[in-house]
Amino acid sequence: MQLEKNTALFDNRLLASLPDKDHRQVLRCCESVELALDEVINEPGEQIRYVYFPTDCFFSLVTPPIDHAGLEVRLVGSEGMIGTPLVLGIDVTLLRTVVRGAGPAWRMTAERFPEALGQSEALQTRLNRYLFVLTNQVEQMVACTRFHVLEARLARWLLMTQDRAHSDHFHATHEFLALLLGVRRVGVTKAATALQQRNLIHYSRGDIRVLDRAGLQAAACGCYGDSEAIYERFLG
Amino acid sequence: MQLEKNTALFDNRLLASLPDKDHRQVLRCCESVELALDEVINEPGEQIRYVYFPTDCFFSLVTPPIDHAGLEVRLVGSEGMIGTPLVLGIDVTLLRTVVRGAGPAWRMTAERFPEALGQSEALQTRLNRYLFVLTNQVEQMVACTRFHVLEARLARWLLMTQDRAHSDHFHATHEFLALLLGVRRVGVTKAATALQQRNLIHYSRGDIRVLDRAGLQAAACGCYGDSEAIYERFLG
DNA sequence: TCCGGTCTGTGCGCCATCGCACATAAGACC
DNA sequence: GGTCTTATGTGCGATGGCGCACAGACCGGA
Repeated sequence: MQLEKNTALFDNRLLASLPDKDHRQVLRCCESVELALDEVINEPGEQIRYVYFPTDCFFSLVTPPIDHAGLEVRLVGSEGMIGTPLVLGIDVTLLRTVVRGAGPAWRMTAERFPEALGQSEALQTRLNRYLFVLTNQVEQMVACTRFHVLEARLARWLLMTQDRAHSDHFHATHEFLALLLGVRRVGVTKAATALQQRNLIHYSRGDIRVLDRAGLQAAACGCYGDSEAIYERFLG
Repeated sequence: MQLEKNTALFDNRLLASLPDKDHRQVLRCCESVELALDEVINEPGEQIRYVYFPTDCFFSLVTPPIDHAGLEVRLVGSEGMIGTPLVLGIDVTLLRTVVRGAGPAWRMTAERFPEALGQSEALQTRLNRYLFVLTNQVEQMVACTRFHVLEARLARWLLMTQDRAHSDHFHATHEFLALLLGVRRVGVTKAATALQQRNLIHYSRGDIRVLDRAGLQAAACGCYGDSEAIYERFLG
């Protein structure tokens, strides 16, 4: 079965490092689900119904539109989880969560999650650390968004997405990228063209392929790597 | 005594709403300290030695310099606390914390804090909520910094500082504001001049006075108010 | 095979901010 | 009162991104 194969290939990194006993206990509370591209998981202000531990899918978390424009503040794949407020005992989210890469995830109901958290101190500790890392990554993103030019930010986004897609090939139109990065569509076209001309990527009608990862890293701002380093330091 | 008077005038909002028993218990673990302007409380990567609950002082939390420039990501006064990572069981911070307004605060050692947290479920709940609010405010700041022009951001900063200073009069040179807002000093001069010409503020050599709060609010981006609304919704 | 929608590319004037350089002003100290 | 330091104000060309408009390119369905 495709689904079994995937969940075997990629475990969720937050869960994978738990002691066997805790790991099994958590998974017993989960069901395995397959998520479709562009599926909306949460809307700002809505109640959270499920917690997700992605195994081979990934999500975009976007601020509610401010002055008619949103902005992606998190990109969450198998290294993270969806539904972080519940770790703090809060059952609403103020971000829009959308599936950006289709695939399997573990899912637990919001009702069940506090129990699971209470039963495993290891899980509690690990998710606390994850929250800390997240906060710091968002803080860094404030600076990144302020100081770095579009081309570098785009390169960073492509690298982060490649990591989470577990593939050098994924989907995103310029229009959509513009929404995530908070710029004009034309700006993305210009930046993407530049990267393509340098043979770092290839794209066509929303189909993006990373050709030269090392080159992309050189084109990206240092925030790619910094952000990952914070994760490794506290959760690696 | 000056200190007694101040601590009586302004309690810390996170502590104030705790049940009496918990409130007293927490304060028993604290000592009363007086903080001086520009005192550095934490440096990025350093271990956290104390937790602070400001009563009538306030702090700037700034990202470590990225490409030779930092950026203020939090402004914390009597509505908040310093040392949030400890709520998650982490004893380091990745931000630089500086006293921006001198005054009194409650202080607890990092060793003692986990106990205090364990003894009061009300405190735990309240600080969890505070963390949630903080995260959302930072996420909003990503968008604010991206979309809003300097003059509006400056106006917002002045209002937020006025709130935390509990006074329409405080200190900050253009040079310093430039560091916090991540722009050139000259940019601040231009924006500040504009606000002064409209009789919204008066300043001279770092001495800032808010003259027309309502006018400033009109000049500020909607993020001022939005941010406060999130706080009130979850902690009000 | 043609048509319509979606995606990408280009041109143009505008504006906020940048980097740099220099000018003035207001305390501070002697 | 003179001198030094810190704080603020101004000028100028460069640049990254904006808003708008339109052109071409590709794809799928009738």
